[in-house]
Amino acid sequence: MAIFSKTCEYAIRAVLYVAHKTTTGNKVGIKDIAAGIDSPELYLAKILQDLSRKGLISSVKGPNGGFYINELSLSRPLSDIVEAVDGNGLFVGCALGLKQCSEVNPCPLHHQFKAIRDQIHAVLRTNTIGKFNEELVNGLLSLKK
Amino acid sequence: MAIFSKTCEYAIRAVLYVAHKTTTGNKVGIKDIAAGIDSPELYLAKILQDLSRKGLISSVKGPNGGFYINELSLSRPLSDIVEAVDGNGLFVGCALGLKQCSEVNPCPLHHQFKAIRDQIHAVLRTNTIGKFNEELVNGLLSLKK
DNA sequence: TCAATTAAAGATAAAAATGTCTTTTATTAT
DNA sequence: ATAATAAAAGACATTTTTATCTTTAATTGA
Ligand code: FES
Ligand code: FES
Repeated sequence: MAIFSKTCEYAIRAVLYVAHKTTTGNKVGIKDIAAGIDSPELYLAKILQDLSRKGLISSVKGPNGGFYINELSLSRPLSDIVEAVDGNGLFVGCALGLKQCSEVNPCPLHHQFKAIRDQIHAVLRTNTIGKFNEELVNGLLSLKK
Repeated sequence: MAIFSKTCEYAIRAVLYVAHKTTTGNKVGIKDIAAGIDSPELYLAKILQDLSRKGLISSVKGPNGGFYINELSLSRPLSDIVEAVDGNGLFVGCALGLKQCSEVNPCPLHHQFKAIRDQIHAVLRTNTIGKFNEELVNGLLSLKK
């Protein structure tokens, strides 16, 4: 098990790739994105269609079309992507799968995991989609392999 | 998405339940465990068979048989259960699904998530299976609902 | 207007995770 | 020995996740 679902991993990597490409050049096609983040093209298309419907990224059809991201979305936190794809279970759910995480009926890991959960949430809330563009341009960060 | 797979959630809850029952009374049957942690009985049976094969818990067949746990296993860390069921992906894998988490080819979340990952690992390594028995007896902690 | 391009949408498929059923084996008490 | 009990094992079923294929719709440029 990983922290995020495969779908969510692709989603985050793809959105960061689109952000990076948008700020340097222009729109970017699905084929380019899939190659850029090393993901199955047609599956990724589905994911991006979903994110597009939800307003996280934008797209236009036709020649010179493709995916891009607007200024406003660049400042949205990564948690928005995670919530859109995996829901908020990671942020509010019980570590051991109890129906309801609560102080009054805590599972054995409640106290220690609440802290970790909040930290995960904090990291994802405080990092914006646009935040990594510079380092992606510099090649200091990687989205594939 | 939750932190652990459903299978792993059941596994941890069940092992803690068996530990709790072993230290208070005696061996405990699969039916009792399933009811005690609110999980599908036959699925849980599979999981416990696996943990038994791997030596995390013990069992005996026949009348008055059931599952129990020995002193040694009581002192084992929860991370042993997680590794047995979900593997070590949570402890060593890349948050964004890159094939190899590394300092030289880090994903955008590498630095911040490495810290979190290590914390998760630390929590699971420092909490033993037997650690929660007292609070489980007191009813201060819950393994169901 | 037409052809080329590219994303959207819908249908299917494959794989993995989760859950159930049936038969077998070991153990115990009678 | 035999019957009852309870886990082990193996086969099967369902659901969810991941991935692919095909058709449609929108956009552009010639
Ligand atoms: S009750 Fe389990 S994490 Fe809160
Ligand atoms: S490279 Fe992604 S977490 Fe280390």
